[in-house]
Amino acid sequence: MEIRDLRSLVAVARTGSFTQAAKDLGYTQSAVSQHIANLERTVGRTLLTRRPVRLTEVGSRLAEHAAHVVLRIDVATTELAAIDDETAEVRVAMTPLADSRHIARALRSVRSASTGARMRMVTCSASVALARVASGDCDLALVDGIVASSSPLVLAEAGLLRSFVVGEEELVVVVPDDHPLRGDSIDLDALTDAQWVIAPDLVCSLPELLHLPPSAVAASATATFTFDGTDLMTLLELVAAGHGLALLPRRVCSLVDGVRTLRVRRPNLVNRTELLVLRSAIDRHRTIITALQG
Amino acid sequence: MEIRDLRSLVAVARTGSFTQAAKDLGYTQSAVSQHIANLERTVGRTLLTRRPVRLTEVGSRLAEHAAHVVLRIDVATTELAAIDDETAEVRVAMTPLADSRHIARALRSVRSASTGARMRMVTCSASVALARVASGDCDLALVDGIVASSSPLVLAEAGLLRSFVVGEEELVVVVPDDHPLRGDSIDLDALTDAQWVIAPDLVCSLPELLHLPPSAVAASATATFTFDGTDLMTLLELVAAGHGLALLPRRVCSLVDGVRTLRVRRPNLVNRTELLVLRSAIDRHRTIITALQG
DNA sequence: TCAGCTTACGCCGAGCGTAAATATG
DNA sequence: CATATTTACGCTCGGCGTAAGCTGA
Repeated sequence: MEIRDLRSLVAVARTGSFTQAAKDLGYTQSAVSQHIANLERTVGRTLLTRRPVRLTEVGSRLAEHAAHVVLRIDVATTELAAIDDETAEVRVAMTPLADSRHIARALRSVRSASTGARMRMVTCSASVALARVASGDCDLALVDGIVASSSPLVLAEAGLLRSFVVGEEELVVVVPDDHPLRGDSIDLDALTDAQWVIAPDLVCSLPELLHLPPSAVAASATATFTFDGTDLMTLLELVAAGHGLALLPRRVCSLVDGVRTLRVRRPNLVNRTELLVLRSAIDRHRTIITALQG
Repeated sequence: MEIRDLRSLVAVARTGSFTQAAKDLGYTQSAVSQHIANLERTVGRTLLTRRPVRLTEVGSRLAEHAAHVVLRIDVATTELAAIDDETAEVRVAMTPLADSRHIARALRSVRSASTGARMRMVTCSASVALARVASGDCDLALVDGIVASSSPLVLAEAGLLRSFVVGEEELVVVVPDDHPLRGDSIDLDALTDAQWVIAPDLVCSLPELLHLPPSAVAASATATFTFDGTDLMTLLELVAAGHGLALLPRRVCSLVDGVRTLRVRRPNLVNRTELLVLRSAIDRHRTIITALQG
């Protein structure tokens, strides 16, 4: 069982495609095919169905182990490479809707402490943010997600990463102005059959949120309007045009006309933003972390 | 960074020798040397001192990551190989002084439940027991160690293994009958300068116990009598002959004449025995586990 | 001096890419 | 029929063992 094979398994599982995985990893698609064949030969069982490409039960188990292994290898490499790295640049990977107000302020205080500090920030998906931090491509990840209050957002991954809660925000359902729903609040369970505008790159969908099985997630994804982008204004315009509803933190909903918001009555359901740091890099970024918590 | 290189690093770190690591892994010594050279080249720093072979600071960091990776790879392999494995044999790896009374009884109840059940038991060091369980060579590990009561014995390794406390036993200092120490109890701190018979394969030594730095451990190892064996009777005879003291659970001390025991006054210090199982194999061995806990 | 780690070197196998074959929807 | 994975094949590169070299106790 080789690391490159496990990397390919993780990539195929994530992308759902041999071809895309190969592109991500810088291989030809043929090579990825051989990697998976290697694993399936050593395990003696099918790890993935083809057409569509999906993990089998056994494949899921191995993929979980593989993800841990790959992450730890990346973290180890990053950690050892950072030992005598004196670059002062702070690089932050964040999900598009993560609450960046606090870190923006914290970075100001770093700038005033050391005048030459350079900074870089990039938005991406939560899993990409995690990978960027693990690989040393970024120092900090600021990710958000919908969770029951006080439950963990990301698996803090066996002591490799440490997470700090940056904030929790109220969730609202965004509806068009002319939507029949009245009142100023709503129970999510009443909306399972509603039409949704799903923006997987921007926020998790309702079926995922309610922990429905993958089949239901896939079904709802075809049944509703899917927006493959991270542009918040476009999403809200789609809602205003009546293509469906959206579930968002209230902070981001006042961008366009033609929509109104309903408070979510589901108790303890919030949009949490967390800061992720490699445990081995906590000292290096203590200034920012303490500024965030202060 | 390749798995075989990391395996070699772990083996060299454990054995303190390239040659021995190569034997353990089934390579030539030259190959292991190349593995370490690979790692040192990719990291760009020295991982091990030579003569004597010891981990550097950087090497320790990488070795810890490597141990996690290797363990998880082994566990994944074992887990997937066990999916359609219907052998009824129960294989237990245990440390020599682990309290086996309860598992012996638990295995009786398994035997009466299914008459054809085969069993195998082997004694080895705790780390070997862990490796045997991870590699699927054994199903259960029964390991003991001296700990403060209610603190964990083995790192339950990031969710890969689950541990069950089998029992905690009182610790005693074994002294020759004619030893000047009087009374029936003693404070361990009064014994740091005493002569000890150290049996690293049987029980951890006092300096290790008191969390002294490695230098102190090494120094004491040369200053006292070292017994490289697991034979309890021989150890007690060495104590009786005045070569030094030993720290043991009371249960095992009545084997020879010429020694007496002093209760350890250090509060909360016990010899704990734990059962380790792969999380993925808990269901398979539920009969034994429930019998142990009942 | 000698045990033990490193280096040189040649052979072999493994993995990659190209390209043709195959399968599925 | 189009798209995506598998298989065939050859080339290259990397890793292994053998054996010679080196070095510190």
